[in-house]
Amino acid sequence: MTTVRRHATLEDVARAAGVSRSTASRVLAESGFASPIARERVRDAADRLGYVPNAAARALVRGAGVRLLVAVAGTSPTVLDDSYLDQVVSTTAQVCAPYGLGVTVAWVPLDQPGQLARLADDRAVAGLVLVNTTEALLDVVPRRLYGRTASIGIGSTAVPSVDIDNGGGTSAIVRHLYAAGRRRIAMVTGPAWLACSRRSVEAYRGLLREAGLPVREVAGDFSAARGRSAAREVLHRWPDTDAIVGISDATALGVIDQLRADGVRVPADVAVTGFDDIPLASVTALTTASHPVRRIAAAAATMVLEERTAPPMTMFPSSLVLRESA
Amino acid sequence: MTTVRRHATLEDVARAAGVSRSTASRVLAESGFASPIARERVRDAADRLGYVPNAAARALVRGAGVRLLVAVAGTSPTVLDDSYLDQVVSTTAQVCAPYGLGVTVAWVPLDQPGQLARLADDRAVAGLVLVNTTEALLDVVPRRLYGRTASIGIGSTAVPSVDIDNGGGTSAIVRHLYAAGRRRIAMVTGPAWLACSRRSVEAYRGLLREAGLPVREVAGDFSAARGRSAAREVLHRWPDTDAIVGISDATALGVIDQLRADGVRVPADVAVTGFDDIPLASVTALTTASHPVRRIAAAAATMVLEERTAPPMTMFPSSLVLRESA
DNA sequence: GTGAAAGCGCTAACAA
DNA sequence: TTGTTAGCGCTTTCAC
Repeated sequence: MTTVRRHATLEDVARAAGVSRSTASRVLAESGFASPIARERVRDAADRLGYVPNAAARALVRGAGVRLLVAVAGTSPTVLDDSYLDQVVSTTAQVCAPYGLGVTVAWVPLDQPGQLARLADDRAVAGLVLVNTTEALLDVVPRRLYGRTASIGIGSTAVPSVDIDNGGGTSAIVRHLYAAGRRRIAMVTGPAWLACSRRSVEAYRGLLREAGLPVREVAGDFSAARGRSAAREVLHRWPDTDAIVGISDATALGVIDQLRADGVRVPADVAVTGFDDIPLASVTALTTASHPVRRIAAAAATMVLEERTAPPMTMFPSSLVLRESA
Repeated sequence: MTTVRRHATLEDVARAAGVSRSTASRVLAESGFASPIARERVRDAADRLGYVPNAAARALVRGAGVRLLVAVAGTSPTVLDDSYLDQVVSTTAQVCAPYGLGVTVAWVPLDQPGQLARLADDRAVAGLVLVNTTEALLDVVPRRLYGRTASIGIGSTAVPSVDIDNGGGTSAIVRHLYAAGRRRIAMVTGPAWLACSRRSVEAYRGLLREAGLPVREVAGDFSAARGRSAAREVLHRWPDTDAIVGISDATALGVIDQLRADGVRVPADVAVTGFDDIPLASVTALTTASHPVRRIAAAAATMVLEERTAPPMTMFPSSLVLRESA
């Protein structure tokens, strides 16, 4: 008898429960008053009818937005094709699901932080997660999104941040290298505009200077390809190098590969370390520092969803993961 | 003089352009008629006011939905923590961005495909991308979403699919092994409920039978950890094995690692191959077959977004990537 | 505690 | 070609 069952609306639920739409709304949105009896009848009817609130209608009336924007600063759109970012986006999507919110990603050119304003100036954007955050990017977060923005990386008074203790992780690595007798320790760095990279580099420098050892830096970009060429560069410039600190696991893996291809033994001749502890680090026995990307991303997403004032900065520790490469 | 600039609405644009809301709507939504003059004035006004259409309102009136759902079948929610899926979600989010659509991910228990109905029975869901698709899952796709659903894996008459030619890729691998003189070729398989895994296994079996060689299968699960234990199992059951075909790169890497740890030379004693060609496969010199996950995911997402009738099946080729492990 | 009524911003008949 | 008029489904004052 029932024709193609139309999707149940709040009106349907209200009618079935014998109350007004407003009452039904109050019960279902858990706001405002409603008698226990009304409550029960509405809940019942909703269940029976398989009622699912219409997110668009709700967002419209609340002016709330329907998706989170993950904005990623970088020199080119290729920053979006990166496994680190994949994890951030995917985790964010998982965290958002129960809230009925979707996720979008967008690249913000490093030299045009203003682009963020355009992207975020869309009422559909319910919140913002900043990745590879720079000062300039923080300055451009729209007022409307204050309290609904979190940064993975540096933050500001208006934008709470979640980050990892790169400095601590790198220090632990360098100390381990030193304790193992290495004295000619080089580093393949990351882009200087990234605070997380800078922190690692500074930790490396600080410790080496303190120990009276020479600083040997080669600029990198997190990639394995650059790790390869950087390995050659290091040994060319400083042939007596006995350890190479990679800014990331990918870099370190590239370094190791090139080294071995060139007949250099790892770790016998040169110890190599990474950073991140990606799944394959364990397979390849890479000594590294942990980097709980999923937990970090989940924390950032949760911050913008919960909206309760978050601590200005949440730092996840990074710990040494000892394996065979160093 | 101007107070806190309220977000410009269609009404504002219309007023500024001196036309009615409907005309403005027609111009901006690119539907229906409008004189060139009207067009220009509306566009102008919209630009000037920095007008951004309200996605929620639009979705509400069109009954269109505001996000894509990526539904992943699997035995446990841990399927969501997987780099393959990360790529799918992230790519989908990138493809959706220009359409103003967000993305959500959800796990559908393998034994309760009906859960999909509950998830998709939300008007906010504009489209569906199925991952690890099974027959049961296809049966449960709501009618409303026909034409707005795509599957990565198997499809049906109602649901177009995008997939990779696992059979072809695996065949190329096995042929290569054979050509290299290997005659005792074992395989570490994937879960049998996954069509893509079955296709690989069948290709392997078919070729071996054809060549009169013994089939040696050990059940795996795509993971490196299982690759490790499987390597031992293989050599324990069939000590003369001279090649191991992994269902995935992760599996193969696990196999290699265990083999080497046990003093078995790769590829001298045992050749090992993977499947996927993940970034680290090149670093570790793994012989494998290509698997353009991003392109596959982008194709699937585009299918649901464009809505024009897609071909029932799009098969991406997989080609042999020769490196040192086999 | 509850319901009537007024929109949120937009699109889509329908008239003009 | 354009404007008028209804809503889309929901939340939220504001009387009762």
